[in-house]
Amino acid sequence: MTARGDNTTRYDHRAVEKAWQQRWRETRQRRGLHPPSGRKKYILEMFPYPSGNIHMGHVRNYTLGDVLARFYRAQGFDVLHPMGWDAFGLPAENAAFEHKQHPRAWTHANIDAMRTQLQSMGLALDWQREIATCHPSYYKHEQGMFLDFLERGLAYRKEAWVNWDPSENSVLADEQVIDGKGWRSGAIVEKRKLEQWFLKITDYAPQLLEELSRMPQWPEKVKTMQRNWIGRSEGCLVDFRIQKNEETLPAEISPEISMDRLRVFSTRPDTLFGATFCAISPNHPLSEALAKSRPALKSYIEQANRKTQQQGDFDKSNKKGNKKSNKQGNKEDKEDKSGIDTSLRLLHPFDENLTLPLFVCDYVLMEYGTGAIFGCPAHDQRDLDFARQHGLTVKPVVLPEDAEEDSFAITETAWTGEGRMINSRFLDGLKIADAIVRATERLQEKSLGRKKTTWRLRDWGISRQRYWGCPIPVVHCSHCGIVPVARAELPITLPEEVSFDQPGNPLEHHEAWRSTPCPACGANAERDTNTFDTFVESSWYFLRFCDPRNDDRVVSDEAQEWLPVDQYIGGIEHAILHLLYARFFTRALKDCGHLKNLVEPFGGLFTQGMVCHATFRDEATGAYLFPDAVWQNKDKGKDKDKDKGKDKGNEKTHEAWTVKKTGAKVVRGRSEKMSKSKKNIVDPQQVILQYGADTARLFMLSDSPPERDLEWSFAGIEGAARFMQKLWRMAENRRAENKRAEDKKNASIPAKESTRTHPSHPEDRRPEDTKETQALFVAKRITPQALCRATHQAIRETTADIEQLRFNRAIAHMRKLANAIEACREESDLAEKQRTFAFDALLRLLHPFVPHITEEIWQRREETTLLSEERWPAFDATQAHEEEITMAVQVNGKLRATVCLPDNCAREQAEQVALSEDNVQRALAGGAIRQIVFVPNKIVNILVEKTREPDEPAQRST
RNA sequence: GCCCACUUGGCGGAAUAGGUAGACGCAAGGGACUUAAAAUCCCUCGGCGAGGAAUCGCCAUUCCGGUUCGAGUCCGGAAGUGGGCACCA
Repeated sequence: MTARGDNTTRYDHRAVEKAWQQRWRETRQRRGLHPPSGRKKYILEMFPYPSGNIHMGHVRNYTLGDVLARFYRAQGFDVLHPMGWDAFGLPAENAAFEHKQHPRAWTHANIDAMRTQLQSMGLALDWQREIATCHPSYYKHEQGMFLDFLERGLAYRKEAWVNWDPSENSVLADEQVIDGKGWRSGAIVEKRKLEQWFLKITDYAPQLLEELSRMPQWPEKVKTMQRNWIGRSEGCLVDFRIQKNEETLPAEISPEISMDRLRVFSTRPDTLFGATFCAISPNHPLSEALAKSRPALKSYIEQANRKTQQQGDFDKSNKKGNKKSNKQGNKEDKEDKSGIDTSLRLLHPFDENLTLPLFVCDYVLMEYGTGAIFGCPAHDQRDLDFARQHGLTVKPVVLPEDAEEDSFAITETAWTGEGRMINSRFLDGLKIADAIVRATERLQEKSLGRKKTTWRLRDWGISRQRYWGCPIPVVHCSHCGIVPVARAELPITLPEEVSFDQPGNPLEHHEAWRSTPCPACGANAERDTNTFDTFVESSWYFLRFCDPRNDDRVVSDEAQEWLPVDQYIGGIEHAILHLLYARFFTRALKDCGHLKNLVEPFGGLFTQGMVCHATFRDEATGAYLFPDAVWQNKDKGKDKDKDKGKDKGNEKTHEAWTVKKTGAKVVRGRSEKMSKSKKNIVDPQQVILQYGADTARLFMLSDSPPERDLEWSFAGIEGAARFMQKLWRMAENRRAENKRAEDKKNASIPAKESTRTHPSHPEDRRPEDTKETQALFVAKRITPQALCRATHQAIRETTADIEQLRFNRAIAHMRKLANAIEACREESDLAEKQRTFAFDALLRLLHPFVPHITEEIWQRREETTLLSEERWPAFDATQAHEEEITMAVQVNGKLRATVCLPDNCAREQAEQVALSEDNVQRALAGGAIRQIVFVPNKIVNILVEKTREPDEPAQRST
C-alpha cells in the first residue's frame, strides 16, 4: 500500500486509493444498521438519478457532505451518511424505447456503474443502507402511505388538464413538450382534461408557511422562494347578486343559472366603489353553464384553454434562451385582454342601484380565489388594460398623497400605491388599510362578504401515465367505483414483461396486469394504470435511510432517533418542489401515525452552486465541442515581449482556440453550467483516474465558497495536485527527521546529513550567498513557539469553518499551517517536537478533505489505528493566544503606523507608544490633539486640529 | 411587472461585532538548482507619484450621497449582473 520509498518519491494515488476505499467500507460495514446511541448527525446529500455516469455536480455535492460526515465522525458523533437511488423516471423508458432494453435492467446497470464511480471518490458512505426507489420493498411503503392518505382524505381525484400527444396516444410531461409539439412524434400537443390523483398539500399551506420563520438553518433565499410559492394573501370574499329581470337575464339562459350570487375574492375591498365590471374565468361553472346555449362563448372558452397551453410552452421553451425577448413577447400578451360580455348584470353590494356588467375573461384564473373578480380599472393594471379595450368606465377611488382630487386622473397606469379614499361614500377620507377593514365590516353586516385568506399553492397532481413508476394501489370497479387495494396485497408490483413498441402507456395495454377482481365485490375490475410522479419517492426517502430493511414500518420508533436530517445538501433547483413536497410529506405522515414527533425533515439546508465551464463552438458550423477537443495556442514569442516592454503586463493573452484534430477555428463562449447538450463537461472519472480522488475533492472545495458557482479549470486542478505532492514531501521530511532523532538517541553519533531536500532554499546555502537572500529568509522564519500558536489557531479556525461549511476558508487555514511548518526550520528538540505536533494536527484536519493521502501517510508512520477512526485534534485556547498584538495607529482616521503591543495593553501605554512613532509625529505636524480614540487591541486614532497647508485656500464662506 | 440576491487586484476569493482592505490560492514576471527539461525552492505582484534605498505620500472594495473619530461592512439613491415568480385579483 506504499509508494516508492526514497526521498524523491512522488505520491501515487493509483497505488493507494482503491485499497483504502475497500478498508473504510469494511470498517463501516462492521458497524451494521443501528439506531444512534448518543450524539448524532444525519448528513445527507440529495440522492442521484441513476443516469449511468456521475458528473461534476455530483462530485461537488457528495464531497461537501463527505467532509461533514468525516468531520463529525472525528468529533465523536454517531454519523448517518447514506446513499441511494432516485430510480424511477422517464429516461429509463426512453432507453427502453431506443435500445430495446427493459427499464429495470437499464436502471440496475446504471446503478452498478454509478456506485463504482461514487466509491472511487472515497466517500464515507453507509453502503449497507443503500436503497433504490424502484425496488418493491421501497415502494410497498409508498403505496401504504397512499392508502393512508386516501383514508384521511389527503388524496383525492379530480379532473385536470394534461398535455396529450394525439399521435402517440399518450400524456406528455411538460418537459416533453417542445414548442407546443410532442418531442418524439412532432405532433401538435393538445390539452385534455383527465381524472387525476391529487394530494392535498393545500391543507398544510398555513403550517408550511409559518414554520419557515422557525428554520434559521435554511438559506433565506430558499425560504423566500417557498413563501412566494405558497403565496398567502389576505382578502375578502364579496358576493354580487345577479340581477334577475327580463331584460338582463333572457329566458333561455335563466334556467341555467341556479345561483343568485356571484362570489369573488379581492385583497382590495376598499376599492369596491371603483368597481366598474366583474369577470369570471372561462372555466368558471357559470361560464360553462352559459356556454351550453351560446356558441360564441363556447368557442371563446375552447380558444382560451388552447391559448393558456401554448402560452405555457412558449415560456418554457424560451426560458433558457433570450430572456428579454421572452419578456417582451409576454408583455404584449398580457396587455391584450380579451373577454366576452355575458349580458348578465350584477348588483353592487353597497348600492343595488349600481349594476356591473359581467364578462368572461381569460385573464381570470379558475385555480385562484373563486375564479371570479370585480374589476377596478383605476387601481389594478390588468383591469385597466381590460377596461380600455372594452370601453369601460375608470373611476378613481384612491387619491395619492400628493395629488389633487379635481385634477387626479388615471390614464395608462393604474394607481396601486398608498393614498386616501375618494368617491367612496362611507369610506371617504380613510387610508387604504382602514378602508379595507371598514368595507369588510360593512359587507359582513349585510351578509355579502367576509374575511378570507387565499393561497397561491395548488394541490399536487401525482398521476403520471407512465410505466416506470410506482403503481397506484387502487382498483376501478364499475359497481363499487374506486376501491383501495387490500393492504395485505401490497406491494402492487409492475409487470415484468412489457412492450414499448406501441405508443402510449404500456400498463394501459397490459390486459393481464390490468384486470383484477374488485377487492370489494369480487367482480371483474381494472387496476389504475397510472403511476406516481417521481417526486413522491423523493418526498420520504430520507426517512427510509434510518431503517432501510424494515418490512413492516416505514421507519421504526427507535430508528426515528436519527431524524431530522441535520444537514441536507443539494442544488438550488430543488428549492421549491422537492423541498416543499418533503416538508408536506413529513407532516402528512406524522398525521397518519408514521412519525413520532418530527416537525421538519431537514434541520439544516445547504444549497451548493453549480460547476461551470466555458463553452466551445466550431466557428464555421456552430456545433458545440468538448473541452478536450480544443486547445489554445498561446502565441507569445519571447522577442515580441521584449519589444513591447512595459506594456506586456497589461496585454491580454492572445487567445486563439482551435480544434485539435483539424485546426479549425473555435469560438470560446462564456462559462455556463456544465451540461451534456453544450458539451462543456469534464468527466469526473477521467480526473480521478489522472489526478486521484483527493485532488478532485480538494479542487472542488478550494477557492470558491460552496454556495457559489465554481469555475472548473485545469490550472486549479493542477494547483490542488501540487498541494498533494507538497504534503507528501512534508511527510517524507518528517519521517526522515524522526528517523535521525531515533538514530541519534541509539547511537549518540551526531547525524551530519542535512534534513533539507531542497538545497536551493536560502537556509541551506553557505554564507557566501548574497546578503539579500539571507535577510529575506530571516524574515520568513518562525520560532517553534510561533508554530505551536499557528497550529492551535489553525485548529480553531478550521473547525469553525467546517461547522459553517466555509470549506474554502478551511483549506486556506490548512495551507497556512503547512506553510508555517515549513517556515519553522530551527534545528532543536523543541522545534522537532513542534513540527511533529503541527504536522500531526494538519493530517487530522486535512483528513475529511483528502482522506486517502492522509490515511496513507498515517499508516506509513507505523500507526496501528486508522486515521479515519481517529479523533479531531484538540484545541487549546491558551496555546493559541497571541501575547503580542499589532495595533493600527491612525491620525484623523488615516493609517500612519502599526505598533506591536502586549495583548490587552492599557490605553496610556498604547497612546504613548503610538505617539512615539516618527511617522505619527510627522502626520500630527505639531497640531493640537483634540481627542484620542482607543479601542483595545484594535486601534489608536489621534484626532488633531487640522493645520492648513500654506497654499490651501481658506474655507469658503458661502 | 413583482420579489430576492450579488458587485473587492489579471482571476477565484479573505476581511468575527464598523477598526491595518487584498488572507489563501491561481495566473504572470524575475531568479536559484539542472548539460537540459520536468519537478522543486526563493523573490515580486491593486494603481499613480517621490526616493539610491529603507521607505513615504496620494488614490482605490460598481457609482452618487449620508451616519461615524473611523465604512468593503450600516442607511438612502442609481447602475449593472444573476436568480425566483409571473395575468395570483
